[in-house]
Amino acid sequence: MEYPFMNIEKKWQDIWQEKRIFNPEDKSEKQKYYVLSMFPYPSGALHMGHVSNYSIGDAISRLKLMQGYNVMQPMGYDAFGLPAENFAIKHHSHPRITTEENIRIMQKQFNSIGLGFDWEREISTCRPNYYKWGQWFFKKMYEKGLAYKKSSFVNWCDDCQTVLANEQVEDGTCWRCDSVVRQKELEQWFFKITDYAEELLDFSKVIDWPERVKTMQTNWIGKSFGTNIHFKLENSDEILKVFTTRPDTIFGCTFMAIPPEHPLVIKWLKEEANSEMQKFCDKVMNEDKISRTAEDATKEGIFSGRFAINPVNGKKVQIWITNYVLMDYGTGAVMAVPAHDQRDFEFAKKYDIPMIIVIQNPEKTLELDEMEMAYVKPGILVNSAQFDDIDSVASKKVISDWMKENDMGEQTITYRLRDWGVSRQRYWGNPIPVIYCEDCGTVLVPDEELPILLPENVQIGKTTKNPLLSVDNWVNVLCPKCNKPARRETDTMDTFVDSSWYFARYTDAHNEKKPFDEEIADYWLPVDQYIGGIEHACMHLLYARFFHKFMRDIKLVKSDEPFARLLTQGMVTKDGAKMSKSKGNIIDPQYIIDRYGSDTLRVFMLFASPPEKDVEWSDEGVKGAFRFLNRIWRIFEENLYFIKSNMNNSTSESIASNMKKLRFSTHYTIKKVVEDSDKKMQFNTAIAQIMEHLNNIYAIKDFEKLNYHEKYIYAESCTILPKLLYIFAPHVSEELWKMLGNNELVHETGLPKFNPDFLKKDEINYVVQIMGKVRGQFDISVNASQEEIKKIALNIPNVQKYIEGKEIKKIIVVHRKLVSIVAK
RNA sequence: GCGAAAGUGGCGGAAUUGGUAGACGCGCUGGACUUAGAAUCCAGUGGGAGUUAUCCUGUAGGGGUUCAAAUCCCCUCUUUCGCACCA
Repeated sequence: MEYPFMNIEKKWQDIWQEKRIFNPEDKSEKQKYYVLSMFPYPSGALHMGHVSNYSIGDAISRLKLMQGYNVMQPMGYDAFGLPAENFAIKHHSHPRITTEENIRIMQKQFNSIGLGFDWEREISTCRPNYYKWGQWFFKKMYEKGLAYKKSSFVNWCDDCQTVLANEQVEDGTCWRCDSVVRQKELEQWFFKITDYAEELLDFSKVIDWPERVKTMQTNWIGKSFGTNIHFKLENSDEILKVFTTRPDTIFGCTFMAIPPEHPLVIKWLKEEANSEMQKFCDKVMNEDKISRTAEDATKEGIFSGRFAINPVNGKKVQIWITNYVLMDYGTGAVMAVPAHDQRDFEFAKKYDIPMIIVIQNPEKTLELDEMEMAYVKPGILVNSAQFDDIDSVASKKVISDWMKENDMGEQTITYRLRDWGVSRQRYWGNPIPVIYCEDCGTVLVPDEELPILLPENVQIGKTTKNPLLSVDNWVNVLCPKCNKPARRETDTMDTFVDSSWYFARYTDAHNEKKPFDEEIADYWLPVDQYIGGIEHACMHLLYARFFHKFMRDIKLVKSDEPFARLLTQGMVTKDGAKMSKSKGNIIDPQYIIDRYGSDTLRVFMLFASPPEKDVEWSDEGVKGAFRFLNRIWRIFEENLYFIKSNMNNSTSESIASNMKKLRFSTHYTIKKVVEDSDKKMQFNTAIAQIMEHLNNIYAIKDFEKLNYHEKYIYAESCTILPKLLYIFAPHVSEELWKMLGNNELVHETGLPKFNPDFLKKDEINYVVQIMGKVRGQFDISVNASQEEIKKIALNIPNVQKYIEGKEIKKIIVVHRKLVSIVAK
């Protein structure tokens, strides 16, 4: 007989809801614990990845609930964005309608899993009461000079008809649709995340984040120390600034390399018609990003006919327009030192540009005509005037200091991180609260007019242009300042803006006066445990940190970081590949829940592997989890009366050794499960320990014959099960707890405590090693002296066999573990 | 190419202040129950030798440190992830 999970799960879900155990008060004497799993896009169906993610969050929050914390675990929907718009186009509907419909469907699924979410705090980013505050934040950004508009080359996806942030371009293709991203010049809104670059590199305020994520963000921000060197243009007062991390190679500079996008190039082309140069520039700029930045892309260039003057020695160097220099890094210009930079080397070889060796290899003297690649390692300076013979590493500072003194340049820091482009040319997003007036320029929409509602009557999918442009009565407004006809901004915000502050909105989800109340937010924030996929390392997690620091600076929050602890969970795979529709390897969680119940699915997910690793789906594994819950159920079903009547009759009778072992197992299991779940979040080993304990219980057969004390020990070994299992399988645990006659809910009585006395052993098992190989073992009283232990070890017949005729050089006794004999 | 992490039975995974490798689960084998199956229970299960006792071998491969190495050090290989003309 299978245990009746169907009745049990629904019943307890209703009771939890009725007793409001997941609806914490905002002000409480209890210490708070805020558990958050990344909210889903409302696709209309929960998939295994969600279940795996939320099982982890729920296990943590149930544990914290038992430990007496005031636990908040909210949930909502990341509802704006392109997929919703495309979904609506496909179904000939409106994204608002399809999204709300999808949310209703997902809500039902959420309910059937019995996750401890506080639904009273639910948010959906596409609802006006939420996106109003996104617009408000945009205004604040603008007022603080952190939101600005500029024309720039942006990543453009033709398929999605919109701009992509750098983070959303993967290998030159769109992260959503995989089509090739090209560069397009557009007027765009940006958030000045670079103002916070330095602080974002500082992880000292987070409590526990995976090193991997910190490294990824650090690399993404890409701080590098270098020098800006000023090259004068020949016959001109203009200065070409270059950024270099190798000022030690300045005397080896033989040409300058700049990209076609460089302002100087644009100016030159305006000044004089040069068809060859124009042709080259057009060609490079029209190339898509993937081929332009491909690993094997050939370096190309054209001589501009102009020269720059090397400030350190007055030498004339040619200025080349090239395809391998990036406009948006450093100063967008490179001093090329072909002898000591591989890229410049290849370019110089191809166009026959001279090279000068300025760093000598101390191990093997470099000869120009023998060089097959650039020498990029440190060495001794040569051909560098007064700096000759200095070590190249040390010379960096010497040379840049000297240049600063002589106004040739200055030390500087450059970041790879760019400002965050937030404009999207799509309908289903948060409108940017800006109005353009011919007289007043860029005007912010007044607070009392927020939220700017998205118009309903949009013909999405019918136009290749920004859909909002087609809604005349929405676009055309009166200027808030001068009341003359003006036009709305028709771009909407990147959905990552919506998800950059949602964790704070949950603390006060229904506030109509402000994004959230500062005091309430201060009680809950930061999030104690955040759980989500690693794929957000350089996007969502970086943006959210930036936003949080911004919110701190405008006095909305007090903490420095949004997420104190971060757990990046693995994905659910089947046959080694991520579950996806296109691969056809999807298992519907609802099907599993209907067949085995939510508790089984959770136990399977948490047991299959540690949370940060991928979970390989296994039908047999699910059955195994189900079997485990059934085994627990059966113990209670068959022996309920015995357990109940022996729960409280502890006596002082002496007990048999197998019962001592069972008592040890009981208390060790409490210790191990709590430790593994709480600090390490290794639920797989915690569950394994419960399984092992269950095996130990099953090993006791004729318990009717036990004495009272032993019966009590048996009963105790069973009664801890529902309490520990509650972390992973809460429904069945509540039911068993109730069967034992308890009227309180499981978490209300707290975690069981182990008695350290019962973990002490009378005897210790020692292993005997001879030259590192195990040759015997013995049990001995914990009180035995070193001498006794050695003596017994040496007397084991099998040990005798190996030491016979040999000289014992040393005997090492490892406390409570082993005896190691060195014999030759 | 650079950087990071990892590599343990047929499978998922345990064990790293160095101290009995393979916990727990899946699968498999044998047995009990059953007319039979399912379910359940019991026993076994890294490879090899042996009737047992026990022995040899074994944590990607090679070398080293140590009484003792999955764990520490060096080299090589493989996989995964991130970055990738960033000056």
